[in-house]
Amino acid sequence: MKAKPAKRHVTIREVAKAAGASVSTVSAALNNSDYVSADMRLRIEEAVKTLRYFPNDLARGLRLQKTRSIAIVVPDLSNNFYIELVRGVKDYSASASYTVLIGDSRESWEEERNYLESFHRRRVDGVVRVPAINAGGGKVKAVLGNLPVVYADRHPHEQDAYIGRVEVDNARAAESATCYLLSLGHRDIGIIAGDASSGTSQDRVQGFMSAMRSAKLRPDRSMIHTGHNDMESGHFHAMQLLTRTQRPTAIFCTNNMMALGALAAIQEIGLNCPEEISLLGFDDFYWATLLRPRLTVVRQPAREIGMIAARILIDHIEGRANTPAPALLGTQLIVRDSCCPPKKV
Amino acid sequence: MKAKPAKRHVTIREVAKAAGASVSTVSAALNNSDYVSADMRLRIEEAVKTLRYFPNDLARGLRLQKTRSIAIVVPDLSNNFYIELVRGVKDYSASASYTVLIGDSRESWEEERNYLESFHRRRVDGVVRVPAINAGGGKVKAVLGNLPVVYADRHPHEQDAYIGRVEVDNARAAESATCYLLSLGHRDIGIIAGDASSGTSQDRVQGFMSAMRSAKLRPDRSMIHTGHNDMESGHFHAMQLLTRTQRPTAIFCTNNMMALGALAAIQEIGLNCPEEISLLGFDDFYWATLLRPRLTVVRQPAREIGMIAARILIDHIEGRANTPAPALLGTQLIVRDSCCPPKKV
DNA sequence: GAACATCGTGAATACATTTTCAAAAAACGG
DNA sequence: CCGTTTTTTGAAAATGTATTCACGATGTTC
Repeated sequence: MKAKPAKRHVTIREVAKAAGASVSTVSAALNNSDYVSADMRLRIEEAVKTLRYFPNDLARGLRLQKTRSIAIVVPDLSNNFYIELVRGVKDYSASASYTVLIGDSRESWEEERNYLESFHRRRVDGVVRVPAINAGGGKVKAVLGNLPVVYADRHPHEQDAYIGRVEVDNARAAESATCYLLSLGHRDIGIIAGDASSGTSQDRVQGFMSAMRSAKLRPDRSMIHTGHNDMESGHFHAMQLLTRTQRPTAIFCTNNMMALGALAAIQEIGLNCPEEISLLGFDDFYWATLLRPRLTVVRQPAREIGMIAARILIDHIEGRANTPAPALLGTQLIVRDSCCPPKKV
Repeated sequence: MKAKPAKRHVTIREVAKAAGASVSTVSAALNNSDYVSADMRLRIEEAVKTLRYFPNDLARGLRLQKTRSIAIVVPDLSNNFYIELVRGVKDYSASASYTVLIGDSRESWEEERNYLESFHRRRVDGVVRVPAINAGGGKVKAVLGNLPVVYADRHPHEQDAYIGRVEVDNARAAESATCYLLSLGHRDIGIIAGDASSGTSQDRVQGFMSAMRSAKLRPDRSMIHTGHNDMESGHFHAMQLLTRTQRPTAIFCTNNMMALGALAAIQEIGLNCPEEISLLGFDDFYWATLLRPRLTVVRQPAREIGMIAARILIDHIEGRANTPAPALLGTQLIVRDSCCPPKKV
């Protein structure tokens, strides 16, 4: 009744036998390279190859209490910004011979929680986290214990501990983007920001306000919209703005998904962009130049954010001296065709 | 000189102590639920919660020789098609309480190999694979041993073993897409396909040819282009087609990245699409309607492909009877604005 | 009070690896 | 052949879990 023999994985023991060596020697050869002759090393490598031996990372991690792996959890893998960020994390980690596990929370704390718990049980050595919007503060410790976590792109909650964070100077970025619109002659500018509870969004709104105040403008409350980081929400709020009796001459969207939604709304209403309405987006993406008009955006160094986050995390894991406090990263205004001076009235 | 105590993870042993139970009882409570009273179970759950105990999956996997996890490796995470596929895999797996590890090979066998090896060492129970284009045949066994693998979207190589495959009826899809162009009156149709070595591409080209032949057309060799699945390549080959002395009146791109590249080329040359040149793409994506013209495409059920692949894999892992041989999945032609009848000459 | 079911215990084993250590073996120089 | 150095060996311990099993309890029922 026994099931088939089920050909199990080859172990270090079999390698030892095949190479005519002892287990400890094989282990030494594969890791530290303590005292093992060139000849012996060769025989072992050969045995490893012909037997197709791959160390069992479960056993290894168990013994070592280290897995040389980290996790990255982002809120939306279909958002190109996060793909770039993930790739940054991956590339840095690979260069430090760490492995990375990827989570995609789809902006849901429940999903994020599942991923975090799963990563924790797998005993990753740390995680870089872009928290889901609806993840309140103080929840993460219960699932992650005191695993080191570094935050990227979005702010950590006050109640949540972290060993590092890396983001862009959001206030400054939004401020200078707004200044650009002002310099074109816009005075009635609407802003569509992400979730109101997100510190990142708040910073961007605040940068916007600061630029407006510098220009002696006091934007109407109803020109400042906050929603969620997706197309639907961008579409909805753009509609609100576009159907005001006094329509703004420019709209600033503080993330790429909402910019796309806003563009959809503009197209739907049949307005000419940029002649009748300028649109300024956040985050660049590889097909931004395919849109008509080609989108003018604030570009964030997504890949670099990921790389730095990984570096901070891995430095911490390996007990290396804390790298110099990472200042806020800079952004870049990519001027294309979606903004122009407002029509004279 | 000792480093700090380094507060280790809490083990099942500590839970047992806290709950005043034996280790075996705790284990039973957490798993099989063999003989354990409601009262005891409650005490254990409480201890688990207050101690923040999470089973160590390394130890668990080691003991059980099963990890209840699978891997999915795709060639390009920035391609929305694969994100949807990954999400399909993830969602089905979650419903079967399997966990999934994600790999992004960026169309490089080297990268793919790294991911596969890493997943193998982690002892995933199986993998669904969308092989990188430059991954020749016969290479995968050396790194995966006889882990079960199911192929999705792309063909397996002849030399590579697999326990299942799921894809769309590519020939039929391309054929009916071509028929659509023919029905609009096009006769000079160019096709831009992915890598010539890819069975998927071959099938699509073959479907195209078959439709053309049915219409008694014998397309010129130079109207049939194969390149790589990216924008650059799409751009390049579209340029070739568009600058022919006899320009085609329609271009059919057999994947979404190349369609984008082709659109860029059209815009660059300044042709009116669709009036002067019709463009038909493959794979739908959420922002296809933002492009001008809105792209007409063949839509594949990406998410479903992923779900079915995961189902086949997990069924196999759990030794369940093979599900009925999965026929090729159907596609759907999404007609938007990028195709119209050719101008009379 | 005997028989029996229900619930829990400890201890042992196995999973695959790394690390340590004393001791053995081989290589080498004289 | 001796002394020394270099290399290798076995065995043991440890990592955290699941499973098994022979026994103890503690009730319940006849």
